[in-house]
Amino acid sequence: MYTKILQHVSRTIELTPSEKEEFIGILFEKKISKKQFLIQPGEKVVEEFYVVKGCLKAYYLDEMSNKHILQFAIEDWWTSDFEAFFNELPAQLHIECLEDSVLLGIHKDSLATLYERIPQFERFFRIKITNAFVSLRSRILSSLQKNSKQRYLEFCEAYPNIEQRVANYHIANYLGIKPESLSRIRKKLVRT
Amino acid sequence: MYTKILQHVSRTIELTPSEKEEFIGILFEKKISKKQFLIQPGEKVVEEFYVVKGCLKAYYLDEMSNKHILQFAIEDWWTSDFEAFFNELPAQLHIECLEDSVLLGIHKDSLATLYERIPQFERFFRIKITNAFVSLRSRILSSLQKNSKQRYLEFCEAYPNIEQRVANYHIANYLGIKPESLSRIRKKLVRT
DNA sequence: TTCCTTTCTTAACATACATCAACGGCAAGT
DNA sequence: ACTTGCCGTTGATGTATGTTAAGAAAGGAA
Repeated sequence: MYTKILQHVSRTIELTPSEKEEFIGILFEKKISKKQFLIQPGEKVVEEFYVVKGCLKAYYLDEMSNKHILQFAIEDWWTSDFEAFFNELPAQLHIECLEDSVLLGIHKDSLATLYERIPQFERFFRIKITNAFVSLRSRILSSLQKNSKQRYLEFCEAYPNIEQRVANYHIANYLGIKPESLSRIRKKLVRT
Repeated sequence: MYTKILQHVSRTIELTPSEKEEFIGILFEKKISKKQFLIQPGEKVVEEFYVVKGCLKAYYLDEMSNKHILQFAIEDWWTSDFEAFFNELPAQLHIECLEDSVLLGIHKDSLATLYERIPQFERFFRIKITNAFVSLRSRILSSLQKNSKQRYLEFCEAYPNIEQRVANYHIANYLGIKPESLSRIRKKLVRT
């Protein structure tokens, strides 16, 4: 149960066995089934989640009720409404489960305690957020400067597994295009 | 000289006078004039900079030598190639000065020492990077789902000052459109 | 000032993507 | 087996943005 998350953390910081114990101690397991919501807008967000198994999507509904997928979370990813979590604001995102999933959660208060007791974790989460920042940045470059076909190819490279697990129109939404357009793009690619 | 950056830091964490002293002690002043480069690709990036006065642009050149502006940095902003800085990789970005500027720099080693001596700064920079992350996220939503006119209006709201300080084609580049398109958009807006 | 370079605007045409509408496959439930 | 609803595909058409080219405006240098 905890093997994967310990490996995950150990890729960034080094922990003694007792520190690992302490870390695991503050985690809680959360099972959630398909079509259920992990987070909904307006809620207070006091937890962030590591995905042990499953697949979720984080999306935002705009004024016109259009859905905009920000992130797919699969195994070894973290998910939450980080804006709400860090800044203590009501959630703006929906996080919905696409497959039955198993998560490990951390409560905000436990995290604060963890930072006090094992300062390395402050570093761990700073590095995590920095990496997320960098990958967001490259997504901006793609979305601003590349056409749909190139973005689709990048998506396929970056998430080869997700591509077979989630519906086509979800992918189109993530890419910022219509399902019809994605369909045409795929058609052209198969031909060549 | 140091008033602004101290106010800036104090908005996030509380420091004693002696901690402020220590922080200021590791800063170094850097003056740089228009058209000069703060950072160029391939360089080792061991510093990050706070803008006391002036204006810079951070951009990336792709395989086709197309320029993509990622950030404008003006007063009270931080700039650097953060990916290179945090992950100890060669710089990928150009950071070029658009106006004669005054910066305050921090060396990566000094920063590490600072984290040891005043752990609050680990928190400060984590929060900084989180905020940057959140604003990048909202830029993705805009770039994926909004049309150029809406993005231009958002830009004008978010950076009213920059808009009068930098060339039009820089703004077009930041928005991911051609200067001609921006020109058309502005024309329509004036009419209505 | 005048000249020269850079930046901005406009127009004509090309292209990519959105929109609208229809159809077919497929899975779930009856 | 039949129906129903969801999803993916396709075609016709509209709109926004890119491309190319030219000239106007603005700014710097002599």
